[in-house]
Amino acid sequence: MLLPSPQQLRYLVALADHGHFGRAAAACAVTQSTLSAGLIALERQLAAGLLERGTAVKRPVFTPLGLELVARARTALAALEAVAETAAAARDPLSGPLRLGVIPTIGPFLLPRLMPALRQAYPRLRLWLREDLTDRLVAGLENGRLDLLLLALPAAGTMETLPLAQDPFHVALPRDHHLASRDSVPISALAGERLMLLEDGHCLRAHAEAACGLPRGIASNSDEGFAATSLHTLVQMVAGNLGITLLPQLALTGGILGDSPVITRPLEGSNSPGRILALAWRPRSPRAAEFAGLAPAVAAALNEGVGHG
Amino acid sequence: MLLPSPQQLRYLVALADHGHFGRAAAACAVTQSTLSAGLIALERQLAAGLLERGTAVKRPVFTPLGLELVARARTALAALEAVAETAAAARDPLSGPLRLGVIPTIGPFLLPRLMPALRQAYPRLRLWLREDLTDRLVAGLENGRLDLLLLALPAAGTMETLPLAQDPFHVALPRDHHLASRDSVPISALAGERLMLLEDGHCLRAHAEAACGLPRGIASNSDEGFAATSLHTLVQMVAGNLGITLLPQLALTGGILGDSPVITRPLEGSNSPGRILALAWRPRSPRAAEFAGLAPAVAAALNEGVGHG
DNA sequence: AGCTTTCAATCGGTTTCATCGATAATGCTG
DNA sequence: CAGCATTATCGATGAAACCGATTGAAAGCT
Repeated sequence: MLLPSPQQLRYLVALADHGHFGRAAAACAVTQSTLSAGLIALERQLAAGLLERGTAVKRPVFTPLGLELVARARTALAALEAVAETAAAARDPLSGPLRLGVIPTIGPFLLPRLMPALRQAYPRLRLWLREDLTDRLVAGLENGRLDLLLLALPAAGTMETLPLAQDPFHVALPRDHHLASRDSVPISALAGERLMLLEDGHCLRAHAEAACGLPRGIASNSDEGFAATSLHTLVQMVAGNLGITLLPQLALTGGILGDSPVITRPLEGSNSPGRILALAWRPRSPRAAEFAGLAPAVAAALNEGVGHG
Repeated sequence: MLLPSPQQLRYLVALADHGHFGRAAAACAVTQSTLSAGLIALERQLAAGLLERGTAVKRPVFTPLGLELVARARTALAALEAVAETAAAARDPLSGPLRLGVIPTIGPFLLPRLMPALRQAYPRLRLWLREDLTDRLVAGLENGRLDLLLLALPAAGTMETLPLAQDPFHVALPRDHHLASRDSVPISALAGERLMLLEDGHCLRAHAEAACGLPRGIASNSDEGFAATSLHTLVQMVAGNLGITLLPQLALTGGILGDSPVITRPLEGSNSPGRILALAWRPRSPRAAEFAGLAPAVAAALNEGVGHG
């Protein structure tokens, strides 16, 4: 069987992406004539109509088969890139661009420690950061816009995960709260309290609810008109005597409290209530070994203040 | 990023397959010098050592990275072939080579009816047959040696399945057996009988055991030294008064009884004990639509004697 | 309607590179 | 050391990928 050339497939997906011969050609760094001829050659070689000819309208129109082939061309090109990328990763591990996604309840507290360490350990690594909710990060990972995630387990998605550390929960209280007299706070003691958590979508909220055995949505937030969008906001709300909250230890060692009139006590319960911090990447990623090699550095930054996983 | 050419990848996998430059080159229909130069160019382009040079011993030795790249090259080539194959299937459906796997409890009874019908309906289809146990067929499907399976559900494996028909079980009895007086035989009536089934590995055995609610291995066979390897043998054993057995209706309409002194009665039970005949192919196979188009012809051949699914 | 603009296809010329055949280099064997 | 098997290298050749310019065709504007 005569295989289509990767070049031709690039032309095809570029045209699908840009919907315009000239711009697609520019994206492929060839002239329009070359791209046009290449696509015609591809159609002839496959003996299949890929785009509607003749009715030269606003933008190129793909036939159903053409769309199907665009999708298959994408995966074929990705597979070819995986070959080259595997070789590149083996030749020069932990260098080049790395697009890292981090969730908002990790990033602000870990990155200030992690980034300098990584810059020193892997000076050739060019780290692009994106902070977003778990769902969006996972989506970005799956469609190739991100290479690596730093998030909290459990999380849904088809990815390989590498647990790094346990991140236990602490109860944050106003300084004169009656629970402040205890060394640690059992989960059962939260029952009568007004527990405030981050708004829906933050995995920390789900993890906290799971850790405390709460049914979803019991913790007051939206009903009361509170919309805590960051842990810093939550701390301010605790300081304002609006209620109590749970904070991951990472946030505490990250200095979230500052000089707020808020104190914390470990949350006490069976199997140490908390979340698990982890790295995640696409299954069979060419750079999987590389990412796993990154783990010790991240774990070291984590463990400057968080208990071992 | 500069992608490796499919040609280079072909050279690589051919060398891995043949372990010999000359033979690999012949398999690629090029001269040895071309293949050698191509591999050197690939190594240079990827800036990676793929084979152990210098210690020119018996057969080429791949570096660990080389082996990894061979595997990735295989999937990349398969993805490229999928592009071409999709186009080919759209251009000319149900033509060309089709490697079909069939299980032994379907093949002999269905193929005599199915093959002539397919030859007539799709004269350009070149059908290669392989008869084997479900496990091996599924393995063959998954690694690409087979394109399409005709088997009985439930079956394990990662594949897309298309149920075609229900194939109810019948009880086969010696002519003077005391159960012969009934119009149909309830599952409970099998309790006191010596039930003989195919040897282990045949899915029909598992399906029969499941349909009858038998724990695995209760039906006598190996313990008694019987090793029934085909339904025809089983019928002979029933005729010889060694016990009774279960036969799928497909076998009956396929004429398995001939003029044996054996009679059959429908097996009666909740949700009609039997198996489901189905087609199966690789998920995202380029020819999936084609295979589904084949289903009516197969179902027609099945339904010449088997109840609708 | 007539003009301009935009866009894709076509054409001729240039260059690159995959391939071939032949030959050299290497290592093993008798 | 001669002979054999196997892989790397070299120079020549031909196909095809690419470019720049041009043509053809449809849409928009006045």
